[in-house]
Amino acid sequence: MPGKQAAAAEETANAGRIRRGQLLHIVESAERAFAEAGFAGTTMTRLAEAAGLPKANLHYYFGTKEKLYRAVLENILTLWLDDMAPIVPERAPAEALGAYIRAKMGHSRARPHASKVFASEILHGAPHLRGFLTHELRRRVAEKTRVIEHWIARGRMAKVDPVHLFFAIWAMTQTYADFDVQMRAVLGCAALGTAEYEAGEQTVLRLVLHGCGLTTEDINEGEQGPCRS
Amino acid sequence: MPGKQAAAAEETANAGRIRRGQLLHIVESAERAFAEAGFAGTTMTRLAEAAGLPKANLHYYFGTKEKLYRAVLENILTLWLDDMAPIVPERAPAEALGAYIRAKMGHSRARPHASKVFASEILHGAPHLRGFLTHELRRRVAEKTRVIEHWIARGRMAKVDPVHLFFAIWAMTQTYADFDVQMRAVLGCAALGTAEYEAGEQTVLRLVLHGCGLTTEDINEGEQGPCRS
DNA sequence: GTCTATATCGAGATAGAC
DNA sequence: GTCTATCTCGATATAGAC
Repeated sequence: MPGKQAAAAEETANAGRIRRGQLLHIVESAERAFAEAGFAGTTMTRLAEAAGLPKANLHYYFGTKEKLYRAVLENILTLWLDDMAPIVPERAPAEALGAYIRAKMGHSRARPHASKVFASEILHGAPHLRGFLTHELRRRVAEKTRVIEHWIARGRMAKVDPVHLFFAIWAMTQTYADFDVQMRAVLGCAALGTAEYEAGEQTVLRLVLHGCGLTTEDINEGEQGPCRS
Repeated sequence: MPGKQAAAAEETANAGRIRRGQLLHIVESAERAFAEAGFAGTTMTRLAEAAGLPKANLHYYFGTKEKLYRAVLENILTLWLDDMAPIVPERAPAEALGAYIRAKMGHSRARPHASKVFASEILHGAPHLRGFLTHELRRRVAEKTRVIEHWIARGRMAKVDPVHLFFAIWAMTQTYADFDVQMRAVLGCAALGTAEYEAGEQTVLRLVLHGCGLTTEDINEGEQGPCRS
């Protein structure tokens, strides 16, 4: 009975699609909830409210609160590594670092909750991220460090410790997501808008590029896209 | 009976002294415990263990877990504001900013737990610090912003947004306490030692000073202490 | 002032009807 | 697959002996 089989297959596919949709919906709403209160401070009741579902459904899909939290973290990690893609030896240092900083600032603005969940995890000893930090991240940093050293050796930028340069860039860009409450209090504004992000991006670009012996004009050197200084 | 009165007074003084000692001891051990797991993630049992006392004693002294946490926070806040003291119009910009950065880096190294408790509080919306952020901190930043603007107006440093400059300095220096786990994983070392802090301080100094149109040599301009570049 | 024993509540997790 | 009702445990907080 091919008709019945097809219907069954379609049903299975639909079920799978619905299931994946539910999983993604739960993970996304959980990201926001965990960002507000951290792992320990977020209750299953709160997570269920955030997803608009009964608690039992979350347990049905993820088993435990910890497994749901890990799913949220994994959903975030690729962002961090992918942002480093522009840093390749062929590109000009100012252009590559500028693109990296803009990508990081963009993520702070677009995915502030993701940044906060990550920050909270690291802050409290990263018990769920040991492997990621000591393997994937470490490898990626080592790889990009070689690119920076290559630029320095060729005299294309000043001699700066590449690893600490990354620490500085991470800190300055992620702080726009993680510490937004502090910024809003100091600036006296209800929310960080385009103006604040623009000013922040300019400041970070300035410190990093000048610190590396480059100028903000170097940014568009060899770039074909529209000028955006 | 002056003798008895004196003894009673001494006893009271001793009791007061012991009490203050106990309070301080509990607050200091609680700082470490809260830094490890955040407010929600730290149990009274854990706090009691950290202080080496029964749970009931903590409740006797502080009433509730939240009041103990607030005591820890208040113990920390003055640090943040006091570090800004070097920023006065009379000093040379490079020297003042350099002193500020070294003070902040010094605190990250000497009081990493304090930094983490503060970071965790801000990260989760600063429910216990609203007043501090919107009053004390905001006022202090406004005051120091005027100093920076004064330097810029006199052509003593480049035109940089003062508030975002502070955000950048806070982020870059505090990350050495808050994200030490990530740094240790990337660097492959068991603990951040003098070498790492030196390299970090040099990097932060470099980015900030060059970003402000100053050079690292400007730092000792007009300074009478020993050269420490 | 100090500590043991305990009350009370809310958390994560699950059983079982639908 | 979904949800209500419930179990169990560990949390904060306190009562009351010493």
